[in-house]
Amino acid sequence: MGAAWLCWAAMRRTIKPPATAASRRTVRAADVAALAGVSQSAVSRAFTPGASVAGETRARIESAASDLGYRPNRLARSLTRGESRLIGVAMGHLENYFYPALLDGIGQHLAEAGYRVVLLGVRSGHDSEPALAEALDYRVDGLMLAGTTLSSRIAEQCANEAVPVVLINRTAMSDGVSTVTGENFSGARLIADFLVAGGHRRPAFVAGQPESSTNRDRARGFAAGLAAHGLVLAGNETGNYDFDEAAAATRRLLRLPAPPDALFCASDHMALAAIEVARHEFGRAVGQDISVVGFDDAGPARWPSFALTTYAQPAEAMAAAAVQALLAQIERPGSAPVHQVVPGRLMVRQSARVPAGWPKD
Amino acid sequence: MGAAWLCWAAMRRTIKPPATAASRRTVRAADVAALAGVSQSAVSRAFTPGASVAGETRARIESAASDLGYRPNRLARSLTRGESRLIGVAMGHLENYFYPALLDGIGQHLAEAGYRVVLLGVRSGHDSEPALAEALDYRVDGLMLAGTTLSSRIAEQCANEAVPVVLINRTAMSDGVSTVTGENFSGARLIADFLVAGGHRRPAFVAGQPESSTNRDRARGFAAGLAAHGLVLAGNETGNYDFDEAAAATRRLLRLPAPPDALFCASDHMALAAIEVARHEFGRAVGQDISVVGFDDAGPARWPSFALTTYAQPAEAMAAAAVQALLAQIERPGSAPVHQVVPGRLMVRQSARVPAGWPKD
DNA sequence: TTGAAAGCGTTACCAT
DNA sequence: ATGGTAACGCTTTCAA
Repeated sequence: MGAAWLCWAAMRRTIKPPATAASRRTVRAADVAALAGVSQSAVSRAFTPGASVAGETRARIESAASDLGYRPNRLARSLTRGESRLIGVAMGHLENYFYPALLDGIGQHLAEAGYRVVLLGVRSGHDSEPALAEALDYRVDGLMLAGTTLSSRIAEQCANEAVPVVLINRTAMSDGVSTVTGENFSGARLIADFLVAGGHRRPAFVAGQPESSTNRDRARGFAAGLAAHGLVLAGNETGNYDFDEAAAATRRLLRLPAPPDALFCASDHMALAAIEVARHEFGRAVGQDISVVGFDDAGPARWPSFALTTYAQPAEAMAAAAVQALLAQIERPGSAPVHQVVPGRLMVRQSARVPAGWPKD
Repeated sequence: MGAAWLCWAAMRRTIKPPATAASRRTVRAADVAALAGVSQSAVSRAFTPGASVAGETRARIESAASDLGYRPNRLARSLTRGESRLIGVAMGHLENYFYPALLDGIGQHLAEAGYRVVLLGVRSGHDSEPALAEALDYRVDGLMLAGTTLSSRIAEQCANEAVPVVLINRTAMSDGVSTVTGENFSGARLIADFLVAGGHRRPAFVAGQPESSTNRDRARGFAAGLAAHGLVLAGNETGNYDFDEAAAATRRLLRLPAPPDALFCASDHMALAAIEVARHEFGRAVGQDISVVGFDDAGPARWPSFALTTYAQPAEAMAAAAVQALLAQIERPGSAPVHQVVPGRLMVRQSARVPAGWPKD
């Protein structure tokens, strides 16, 4: 019979090219049922963990299934169950190492919980709405946005359709969504303390995207920290979280009549650009002539050539927290969104002068 | 009537908590049809590009749809159409900047063609089979694997179910799959020429995963190039495409009684590790005391602190080629797989001594 | 152009 | 434990 089927399939293929994809013969539960001599429902049960099917029946079904190479169609399953087990993940800034690391963690944790990631590339500059809307069409069970913001239109859609959303590295104006962030304000304030304690008197800020909550909080924390010591910003240029723009911002700062003696960059990615410019275009010895501090503790920050002092945002922990928050809302629909702050710490390396007596760790 | 519906929906929600997700009221095409006073088929047509529906009818439908906030359910559509418009993308090595860049390009091109990416994280070490099998369950229209290999079991599955596969940065033993690679052999051979012309006499190789086709081709190309000049490898250690392992490999090489005067690393990611070790642990002036060459031209290679001489594998072009190959096979089922080699070029920077008279570009 | 109806491959309820 | 059957939300003939 298997042979007959094969023959029939072969005929079909040679006789006429399959027009609609639907006509492409695929093995369904009914086929398995027929071969195993049971009902189609039984097959369904055999593939449903924790079902009610006799051991002997299950064996016959499984054997038939593997003979036929049967795999349950998850699209159909999703349709009836009303859950796709798909999570839409929108990510900007893939060129900033923090984000791939985050994505990796998210994928990992989601996979463990039986969910798959539908990646929504977000071109900075381009509108993310179409991509998110399409994700909704796929009936994703949840949405995760990292380093991007949620338009209120989409937020409304999600609320309507009861699709939970968690924002990573951003906070929302529209409530109802969960958020996971690092210690933006307090981390930046601590960096100010650190720089002032190190004897710096002309600290400047290289900003990320000005409209992002992350940048705003880091800017405020830094300013607050300086103010506590009676200092103000000696410069403030935006790098838009972009390498080249951060390099340009650094150039502007270092060309100032009275250039800064320290640079706090709103992300490691930008801090690396700042180091490159300071070192190779202005001949500064980073850590001596000028101090550079970042935020994230992403990949290259640890490499000896940079030895970047930075406030850590543990990507893995943030991924775990975000997944946990999302799953909680999926499992208990209507539960209140959570706002989680993942603790980090100041990684003291050599890109900034270390204050005498600063606690080693 | 809209108001009445709203009221009814509200009642339903308050009366009893939705038990199964299926009971969660969602607006379907039939609802739109009812409101617009047309058949459900008409609604379907109105949302099918290039359909057959009168202008006035379409207007009524669209208005009803937007009143109700209707969006066609792509899961259901996929089920009937027999195509999911989902592509499974398996990626290893997300910590190597080449891969996020590739992923970005893939997502971009796929989105333009109306496909979405289902990301299959591949933990190196872990088995990728379960993830790929699950992707197949979702009835992905195609599979793309980058920096990972395809087990023959999965390859067989894909062949059976007529799911096209394209491998990026790997070639396959199992035929029937398309491949996209860089100029592994010739690029590596050119690097050998370059190093020999630069006066190096003790070149060593830092290998990637020994079983990968990419590593094998680069190793062979390098060896062939050296042989042409009567040289042999002065060292050969594996870094498994991993930063830390590449650092360890470099240490072993530089501790040799007669250490190499040049290092060719099978990826930029490893080359960066090699530079860090040579520079910061052995005090070598990279580009003078020792030459380091990589392969990829990924992100940090361009940064002045590394100025890595490397053979470029343009991620964007490879992504485009891969998407094109995949779509070709999806659109013309049964068409022969293609094997594309994306041309790159030697990026001459300062991490390796430049031979006198070597053509500038 | 439009509507009725038959799928698409599952799951879940209800009897048996 | 098992089978029959009605959804799930859509697309696509086929007639009208």
